[in-house]
Amino acid sequence: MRYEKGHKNVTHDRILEVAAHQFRQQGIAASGVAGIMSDAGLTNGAFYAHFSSKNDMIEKSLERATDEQWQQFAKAIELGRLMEIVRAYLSEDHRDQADSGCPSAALLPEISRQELSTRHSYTESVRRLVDAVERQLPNIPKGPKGREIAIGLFGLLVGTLQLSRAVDDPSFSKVILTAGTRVAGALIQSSVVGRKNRMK
Amino acid sequence: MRYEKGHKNVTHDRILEVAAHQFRQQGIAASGVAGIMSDAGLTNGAFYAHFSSKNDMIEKSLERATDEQWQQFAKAIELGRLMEIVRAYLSEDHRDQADSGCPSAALLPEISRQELSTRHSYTESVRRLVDAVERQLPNIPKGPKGREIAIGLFGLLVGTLQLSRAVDDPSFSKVILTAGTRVAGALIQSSVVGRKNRMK
DNA sequence: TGTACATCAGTGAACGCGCGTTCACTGATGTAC
DNA sequence: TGTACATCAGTGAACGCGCGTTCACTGATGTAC
Repeated sequence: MRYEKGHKNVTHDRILEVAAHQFRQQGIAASGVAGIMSDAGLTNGAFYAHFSSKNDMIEKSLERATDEQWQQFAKAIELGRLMEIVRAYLSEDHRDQADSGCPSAALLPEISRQELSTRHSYTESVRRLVDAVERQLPNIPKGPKGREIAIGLFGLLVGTLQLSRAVDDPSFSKVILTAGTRVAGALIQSSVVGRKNRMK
Repeated sequence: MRYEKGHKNVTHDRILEVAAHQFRQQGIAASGVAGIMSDAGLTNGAFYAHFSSKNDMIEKSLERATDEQWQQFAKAIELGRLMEIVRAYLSEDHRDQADSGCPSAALLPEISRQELSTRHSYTESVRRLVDAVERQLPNIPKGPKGREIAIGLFGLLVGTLQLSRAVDDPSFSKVILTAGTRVAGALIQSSVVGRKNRMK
């Protein structure tokens, strides 16, 4: 063969990665097949040797980007260091680097408009994350359960990051990041305090 | 003149309203000028008698939709009935009717990719809402300030509603809405309790 | 009162362009004999 | 060892189509004289 063994897989992965970056930067609908292929150093014709359609690639690219994002969190979650994640997530760096950041923050409304199979794999991915966080957040008596706090935390992080990216005033944007961090902190704290109390 | 006085303004408003619906349903990038005009009962050519460009219309349409959304909240906010807003916002109805719902939930990531003037008018609109909510949420000692809770509440509602729309499992979607509502409730409660304590 | 002209919201065809997708082809390598 | 053929990742032109935008035109009404 012309190319070394595994070459096609390498190319395949490169296309997926370029796509994931373009999607988060410009949106899914605004990203074209030809532009992605050209950024991957290929011509448009080669696309259909790798994917059956644009939708096929959207699904695979989103799946990979989401799992990569969760894996970045995995260690800190296991150690129960949720505030480390919150601080990194609501940082100015993450706000300013949407193309390599959280796919949910950059694309959630567009994900709701994708085909069912894409939404399905995204759903399972979210479930895994929520389950992992939940294990670190036991119930508080009379307050929301750990699972509810895990979901709320997810929504809070995604929503405030999106908002910090949308506003055009840098100082207001910082205020939003700080507010999100402080509220997330209070949320986590309440659950941890709840656990300590129950352990007495 | 052929048309009664004020006719053009009526048409102008109808185009803006159709656009706002299409944007929230399909996304801004995926909505075309011709499709919007046809839904408004007009042909594409008439568009440029009303707007200087697609971007011009995006800005005006988003501005109007956002203000309309806030006005829906205005009364409940003034009365301090924030939980009413939370429950309506995180309802199955709102989740299933994105095209007439909150523009932020349907479009936030796409708003960050718009021109500066569009982002600017959105920013001012958010500021007005946060200010109004803040007045209902005084500081809690040692907790996040009222303004921080107002911002966090906004992020929490937007993020959890988006998430409930993206997942493909109806029962998980419901769990997400309930979780968002409960966490929002705890957040508001903490602030109100804080106020009561300080009043003693 | 009747006629000629001005106004202007809206029509619909056309512009160049990029979209997603298809397909005949290239050319370097591996395999068969 | 040399030659004919198979393989297959990638090329690049072409397909029909819809995009945002432009523009000559329509036709019902208002105004001037």
